[in-house]
Amino acid sequence: MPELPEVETVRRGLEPVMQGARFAAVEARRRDLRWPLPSDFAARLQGQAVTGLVRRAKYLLVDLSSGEVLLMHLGMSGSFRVAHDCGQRTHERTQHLTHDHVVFHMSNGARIAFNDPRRFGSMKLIRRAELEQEPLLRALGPEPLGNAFDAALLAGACAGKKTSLKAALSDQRVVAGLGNIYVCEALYRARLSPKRSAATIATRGGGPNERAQALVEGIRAVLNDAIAAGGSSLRDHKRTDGELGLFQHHFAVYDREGRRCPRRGCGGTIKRIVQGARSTFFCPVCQR
DNA sequence: AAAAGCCCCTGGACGC
DNA sequence: TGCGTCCAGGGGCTTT
Repeated sequence: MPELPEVETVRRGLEPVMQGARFAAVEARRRDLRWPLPSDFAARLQGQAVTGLVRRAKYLLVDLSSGEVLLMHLGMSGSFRVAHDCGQRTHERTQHLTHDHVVFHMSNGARIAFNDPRRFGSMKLIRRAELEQEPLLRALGPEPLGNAFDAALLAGACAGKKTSLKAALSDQRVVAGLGNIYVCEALYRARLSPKRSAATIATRGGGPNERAQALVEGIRAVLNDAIAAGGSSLRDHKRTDGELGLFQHHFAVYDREGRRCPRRGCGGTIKRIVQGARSTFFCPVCQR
């Protein structure tokens, strides 16, 4: 499921119920997520206050009063659902869903359940002082919505690459947070073919060209639009309140094989190809 | 070092 | 209705 807009939507849903609250109790109903949870996982969270909740790429980082950071990734099918432990209709609101693997009971009465059928998601506790050295975060490229991300940076990261532009944008070391959907949609907005060599958005010296600029604008625009819509809901993604994101209704190319290209005057037909064992959707007429 | 495969896991859609 | 097959929004690890 979740790419940057969905993870950001989850972060915004969790923030009001986590920020400033303490972990009153933690249930690790299954410890075999992507990696096993440590045996003292619940004990290290219990009693800690949340002092911050930020997103980095597709990771969520929960700052704890203990000086540790709870690092979480939703994998392909992870989601959070917020309910309340107290109040009437408690039974109905807090019913257990299949694949609720971890449940946080917060001091403010919020019950936060992490649900993940495929268990590609992960949770990890690390010392805040060691965040810089964390292997999962260390190699991540720039935040696409951050100030540092621009055409020069993207062109520099693509210069000399032997891979396709699709593969380069999917590489979290080049730019952090895009996945299969938003790579396809960003390339569409920039009118660039996913098959194009990544190196062609840089000049010989590694500097940016007009394609890099268009791509940066396409990436930022599609991510901002998707966040504003609450992300995309295909199979799994739901917001923390259980509502669906709406951006899937605005896909130009993703999962639209055979449909007419929505660009005015284009008239092309959306095509599906396979790159790196994953589907790519694009318009072969206006994306070059 | 970079790039390409392999694999983790469950469930939904589809064809027969 | 029941099966088998394929596919899915990610990314770490291993192999080339």
